[in-house]
Amino acid sequence: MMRELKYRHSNRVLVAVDCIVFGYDGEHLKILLVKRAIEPQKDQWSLMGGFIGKNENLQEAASRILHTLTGLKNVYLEQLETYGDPERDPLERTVSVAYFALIDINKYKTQISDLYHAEWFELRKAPSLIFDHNVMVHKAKNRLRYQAAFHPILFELLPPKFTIPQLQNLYEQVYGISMDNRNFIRKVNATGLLIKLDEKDRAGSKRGAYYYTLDVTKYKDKFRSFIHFIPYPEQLVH
Amino acid sequence: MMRELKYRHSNRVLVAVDCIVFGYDGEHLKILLVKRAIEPQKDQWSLMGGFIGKNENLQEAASRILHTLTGLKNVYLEQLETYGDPERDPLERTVSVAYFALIDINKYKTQISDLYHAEWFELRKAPSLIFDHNVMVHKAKNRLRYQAAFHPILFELLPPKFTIPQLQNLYEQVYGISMDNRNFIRKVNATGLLIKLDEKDRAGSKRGAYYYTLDVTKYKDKFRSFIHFIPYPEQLVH
DNA sequence: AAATTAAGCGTCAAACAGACGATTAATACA
DNA sequence: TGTATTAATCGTCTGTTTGACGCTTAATTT
Repeated sequence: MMRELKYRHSNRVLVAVDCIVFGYDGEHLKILLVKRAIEPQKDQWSLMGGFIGKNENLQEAASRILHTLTGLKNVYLEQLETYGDPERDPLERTVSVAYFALIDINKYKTQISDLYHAEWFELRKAPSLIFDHNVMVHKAKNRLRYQAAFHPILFELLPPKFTIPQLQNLYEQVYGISMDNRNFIRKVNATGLLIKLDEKDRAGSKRGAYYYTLDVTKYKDKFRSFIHFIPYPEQLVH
Repeated sequence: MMRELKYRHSNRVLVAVDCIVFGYDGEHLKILLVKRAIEPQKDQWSLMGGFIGKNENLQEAASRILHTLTGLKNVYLEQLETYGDPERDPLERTVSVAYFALIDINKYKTQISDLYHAEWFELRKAPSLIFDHNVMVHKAKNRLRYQAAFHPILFELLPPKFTIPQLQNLYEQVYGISMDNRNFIRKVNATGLLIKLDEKDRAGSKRGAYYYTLDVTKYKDKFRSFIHFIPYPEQLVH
């Protein structure tokens, strides 16, 4: 259906969505990149992206692109920032809405890699990307840190069953620090978000570490926020 | 200059910028709205917005629109979120990048009000707006709270000289709570961000309250972040 | 069975939170 | 003139959380 009237303004542009996809393989924080299939800058590493469809909103476009790339639906997906420098794409002005996604890397369908020339890179060893995609990744990394400091989003990167050492390593990877494991356990237990299973992971150590799952009900309430200046600002409802 | 090649994709759309402008008059948190000048929904209350120009990036477009509306430059301006529902504008598909701004309401040039049919509303008494602008405002309010809990951004809403009671009232307005003034003073002093002046404001009370200014140098370092799970995540550089 | 490795618990001091009592300054008014 | 009033500001108390770190426990290797 065509709508009859239009605005009297000539500057219509392409709108794209680019996805920063994070994964965690138990050792390193990783990012999923693809070899760009079209000109300009064909065969360069880039984020997975695409133009928005006619009847799609932005989130839907991001979900579609993510599904195409990973075979996954219902992924943690968050709008990051929109990039609109007139010269950011040399071929034609394109405004790009960046989304960042957290996926369980084990659920990723590897056969897709070949199809899209996709590859997982350790975040700190990722190659330089086209256009302003490096800026997007940098921003996404910061946002991930920021969010993870207040919300239990890093669980999105873990498989359904995971051990505390795995979790701790993930935090250490994300923030590039090392943490005291004794204090870490104490804090994690204090959140009440984890359910201890009877099963143990014996691969990582001699003693073996218990598996845990997320308490999904409590997860939805999220961490209480750790704010001193304003008590619990996220819980204020007005 | 026309660029020759284009992407083989037909779905070019309008990109707009909408501004959520917050102000504080010493009593209430306010928002600046305009009566929409064009169809559709002419004469309805809305956010101030406009289409992006050909050689403008998004931030520049927002600055331009803000300057047109308020006469101000160099205001606190932050990209909020981008809205792209296909039907959000009934006339024609328009993707809108929302920005939120914090201004010192005293610097606002009132003669502009007439020109754009602009009006300041108490945030909690603001009228319903066109399109998805209500959603934008709601999001902006949340972002303001979130940001203000970790960063000293509320000073952007205050005049150069202000009193502690004014500052406290501002926090109370933003979060819709009442705070203990004795504890508030203690915390504010602990930040080291304020410089006490000799001058007093005698209007507000019998005793009078000292004026303070921001220590701009320290302001730039921002508050330290109050995070328990990860120590000082914002200060981590990698 | 002894050494090794890593998981996980307990303790402590310092920092900081919220609650709230007491003091101080300036004005209003009897 | 002094006394009540109002609001700004300081101080104290108690409970919670933090980071540091010693110690115990479980399971495997030799």
